Amino acid sequence: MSISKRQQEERKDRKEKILNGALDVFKKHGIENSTMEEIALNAGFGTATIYYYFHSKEEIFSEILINGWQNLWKKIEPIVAIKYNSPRKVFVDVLLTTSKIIRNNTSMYNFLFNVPNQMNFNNEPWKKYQNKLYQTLIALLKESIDKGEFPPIDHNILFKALGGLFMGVVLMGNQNKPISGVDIDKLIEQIISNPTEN
Amino acid sequence: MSISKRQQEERKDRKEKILNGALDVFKKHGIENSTMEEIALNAGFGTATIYYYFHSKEEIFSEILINGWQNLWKKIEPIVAIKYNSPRKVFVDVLLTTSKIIRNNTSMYNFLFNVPNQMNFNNEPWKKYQNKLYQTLIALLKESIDKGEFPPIDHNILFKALGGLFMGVVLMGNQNKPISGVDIDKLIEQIISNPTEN
DNA sequence: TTAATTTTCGAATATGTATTCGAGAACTAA
DNA sequence: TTAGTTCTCGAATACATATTCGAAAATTAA
Repeated sequence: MSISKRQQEERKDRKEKILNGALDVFKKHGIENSTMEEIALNAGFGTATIYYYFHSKEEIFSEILINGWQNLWKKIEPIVAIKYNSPRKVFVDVLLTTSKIIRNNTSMYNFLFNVPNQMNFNNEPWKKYQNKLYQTLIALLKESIDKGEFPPIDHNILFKALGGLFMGVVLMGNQNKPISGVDIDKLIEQIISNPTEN
Repeated sequence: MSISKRQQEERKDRKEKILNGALDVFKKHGIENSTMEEIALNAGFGTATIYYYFHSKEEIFSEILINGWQNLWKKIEPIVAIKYNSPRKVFVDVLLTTSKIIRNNTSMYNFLFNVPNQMNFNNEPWKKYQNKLYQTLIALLKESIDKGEFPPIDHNILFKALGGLFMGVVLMGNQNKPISGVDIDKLIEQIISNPTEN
């Protein structure tokens, strides 16, 4: 006799609970300083129970990353798919949408964007989605620049700059008060929507 | 009889050698995954010898951070001290100078700007210098905005944006080819030197 | 040359923590 | 009620690595 549907779902819920708890713990202590014990306690389980649901600590963080990137890409893809807009508009749309998504779950995406650099997990299936997003943005930028919709700067440089800007605006919460969504939209639009002519 | 001057210097040289080696190791493995053994080997010493020169692993990384921030601030301070320029010009000068300094030792400053978020060392004397730099920049921005030299955006937001932009341009080396210094200067000047009017 | 001092290091120690074990509790379906 | 299955967990294990120890090599100054 196989497992019932309800049981399946409960199991999934428990996995999710662990995942969410793990993210909390990570936020508090950083990855390496997060112990399985705290992750377990945080989710309301004993330490060993975690291993009933996940093979390892690495798997936990890996799943968080996969979910995050997959999610993000799922929401971005449709915007890119619309072909009748100018690449510049699509590009801006993607950024604005992304900023909204990110703002809905800042700490998750902060994790998403920063963790990879810190950790060296061997197998990283989430990179597939990350690459899709990055490649899309770069391609759009290149096209826009070719069409003269953006100042004629090397598209890789511009991508880095905008990426940095974006991170800074949306994620760098280490100074003073958090910044409001309206402000962000305004700022992004101001800076990327008005190409400086030269 | 106290230690000779030459001995003093040799000791200092050895400390420096260890510090540099440690930075290398960190770059390769990330902080937490760097072992004292590798740090020692990298500097050409046995593991235990490191403890003759430093109390702990923490002290090693702490000294790297202090040196870096102190150094940066030492070069920025004179620019800020010049009072007869407009705050906007000073601000831009500071950024341009900083970018040059950073480019001279990218990996060191990459470490400087990113590590603090990853680690939780208890006592952090380097923050003094970091704060000086940040406070200065924010104050300059505020002044500039008040004078209408920058678009009227909340100075904290603008600071974050520029900070992010800056990081992105100078440090985010994870994509494709590295970017040239000339390009960076051009880009920075383009984006921050031409306030968008609205 | 020699005694004191500084420097070096391999091996032991201590500790933290990821993962596994073994047993048992809770649930399921009959 | 019961046998099977799923779920839970405290305690043991394994291992990595920061730090200390104790001895000895190298250097210094007389």
